[in-house]
Amino acid sequence: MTSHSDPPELHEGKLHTGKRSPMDTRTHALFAARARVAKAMAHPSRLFIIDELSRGERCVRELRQMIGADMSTVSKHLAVLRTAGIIADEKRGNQVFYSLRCPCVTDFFACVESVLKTSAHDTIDLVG
Amino acid sequence: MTSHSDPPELHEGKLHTGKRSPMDTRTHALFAARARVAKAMAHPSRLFIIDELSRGERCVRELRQMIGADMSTVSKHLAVLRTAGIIADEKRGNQVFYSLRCPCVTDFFACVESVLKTSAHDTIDLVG
DNA sequence: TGGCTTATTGGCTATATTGCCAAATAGCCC
DNA sequence: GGGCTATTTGGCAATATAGCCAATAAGCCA
Repeated sequence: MTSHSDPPELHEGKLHTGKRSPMDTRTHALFAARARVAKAMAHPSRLFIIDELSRGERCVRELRQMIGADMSTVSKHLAVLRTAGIIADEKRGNQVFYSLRCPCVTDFFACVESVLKTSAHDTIDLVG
Repeated sequence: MTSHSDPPELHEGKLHTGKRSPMDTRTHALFAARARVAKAMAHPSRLFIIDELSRGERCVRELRQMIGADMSTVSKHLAVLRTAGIIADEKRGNQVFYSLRCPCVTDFFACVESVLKTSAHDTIDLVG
């Protein structure tokens, strides 16, 4: 896997041919940091893991069985979440148990769900 | 830009050499749908746009000036958000105005922020 | 120790994303 | 129409992501 290089960022304003306030460096950094977290969550398996961990800690084997992918694949998804600071790992004996580091799921899914619902409702309004 | 093909998904369970309940198709679809929305948000410029639109509608030129990237780049970011059902566009005269389709920002940023804060606090606890 | 289970890492290929420039489209105003 | 501004789209190169297999590491137990 590639090293954890920075994600593409907002531009430092080098191009602002326009006249209005380009973002300052601080704002930049804030949104870059937020994007790192959001990006780490933005995958079906990783959202599933987050949701599952919201019900309690799980070991890799359990998650692997639920997701149905290769163990190494699941392990890498967990690494992405861990690196982003979203989950914590604890080795106990043979196994590694993962848990959520913050109770964000509710908030996060509330937002995503509201987008899905809005889209669905609009479609219904449209097609009857 | 590549066509809007489906994102990588959770596996249909083809590999479950393990013994425990793999995800059913419905669960699958739900997390895939959620991931499509999350993925659309997971970019610094797009998070910025969402945040900015939470304060009112904006046209592309305004966003472009704040972000500082090429107009075409901003336009494509807007297309990603629009396709995901997160924003709405309305053409008025010469310009296209974008607005949020759901008030999700609060929820979403609350979650992301809690991850960032938790990480920061842990680091402080660690290094003093 | 050997054999088993659990998990992570390296290496690789396939695919997706990003962001630029250039070209096309559309509305306004003269 | 012509010239202007605003926006989208096509094309392309650079980079990032995903997921598999194989190899490695580490704990348990006989």
